[in-house]
Amino acid sequence: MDHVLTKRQAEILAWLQEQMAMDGLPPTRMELMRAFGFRSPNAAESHLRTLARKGFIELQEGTARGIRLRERPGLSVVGRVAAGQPILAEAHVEGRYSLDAHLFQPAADYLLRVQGMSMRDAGILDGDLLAVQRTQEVRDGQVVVARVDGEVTVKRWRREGDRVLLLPENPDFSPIVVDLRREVLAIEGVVVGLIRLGRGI
Amino acid sequence: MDHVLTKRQAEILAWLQEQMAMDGLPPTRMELMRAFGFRSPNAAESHLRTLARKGFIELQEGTARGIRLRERPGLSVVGRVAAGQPILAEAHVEGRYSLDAHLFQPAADYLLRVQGMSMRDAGILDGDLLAVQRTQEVRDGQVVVARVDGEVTVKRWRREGDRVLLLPENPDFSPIVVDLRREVLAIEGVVVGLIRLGRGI
DNA sequence: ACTGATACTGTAATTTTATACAGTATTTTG
DNA sequence: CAAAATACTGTATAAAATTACAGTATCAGT
Repeated sequence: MDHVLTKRQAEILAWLQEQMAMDGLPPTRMELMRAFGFRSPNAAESHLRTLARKGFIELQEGTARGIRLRERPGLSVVGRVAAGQPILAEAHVEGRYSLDAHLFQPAADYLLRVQGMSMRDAGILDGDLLAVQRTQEVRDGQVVVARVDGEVTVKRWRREGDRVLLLPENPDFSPIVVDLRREVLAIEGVVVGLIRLGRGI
Repeated sequence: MDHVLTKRQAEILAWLQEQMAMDGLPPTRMELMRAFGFRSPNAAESHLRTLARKGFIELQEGTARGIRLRERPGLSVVGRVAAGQPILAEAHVEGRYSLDAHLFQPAADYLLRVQGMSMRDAGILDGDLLAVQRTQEVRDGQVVVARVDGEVTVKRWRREGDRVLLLPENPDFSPIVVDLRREVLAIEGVVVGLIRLGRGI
């Protein structure tokens, strides 16, 4: 019941987000009223109250333009993913970086913390953050986030008919060969960027 | 004369930036007044006018909290640096990414486009962007941006008395040995992060 | 020494903005 | 089907906020 927006409320919220990104300033009730063609500022007021009650925004009372978005813009960092569990489950989210998803091209949907050195020679090291776009469209040679036997892995993708080769970039590791006729392979996304943090690297 | 801030004006601007980042809302004249202990809102008003005149902020008249920061937040990307030239010279700036400098810890001052593969085994590849903090304080083992004979280079730092070793991380390259008694070595900063962009990596 | 810029105090008018109250019509939910 | 929630109109008012005007003191540069 709660935390679910009606179509209209979603429109208002989307406009708020766009407006605040563009203007750098939350709108007034009057501005919201004009944007949607209301004839009463109270229409705007009650929509804002509803969005606040449902937890999508925060209203600072007695404050001009006192509207704050609750959903902080940014990307979630996904850490160790338990076998079989969805990758974006709350339990896997380590934190959040205030980073514009559109820095990457195409835009990233989440950040995945790299575990292990299997992609070392591609310059992807243990602890790095990979920006991942959720998509099923992958091409040969791209680095993908895939799931084999419930386990999440980062490898370079190569398809050969009914076989998919998931290639590591480190001679100490062996390629994973998946026979699509017998095994299930889920693509969790394509890597669209990499971030490494830390003084001195 | 223009574009130069007095100490007080710089304080005000810094407070504005901090406040807007924290609150997500520009302050009113009253809030600015209280924060600095002024007894007149006009003190705030005239400071804002000055900052606007000097081009650091934009004031939307007739608008509550109508303050916008002019300095676009983000980091400059420095490309190929000509020998002997200052690293942040306009000519070297390839572009700009809307990326929060404080994503890195410590905060980055600029991004440097990596040229060559001399740091390959440290996971730093040709074309990568290095987030660099301008500082002279470097410790052994840190990856630094240094300048030897006017040429900018990225290497791992090791000091041995009057000698500095700039170590590549690729067996195909040789260390650079700088004798501080005879040669000049300038430190352009410490690497505090790395970004790689591109679908498929 | 003069001039202009800086850095404020103090007061007050005007506009902007939030927000309360009283309604109506429609849709959703128990 | 009744009750509650949604999605508004319309009016009004108090509070918040901008902004003008009139000053004073200090400091930097010519």
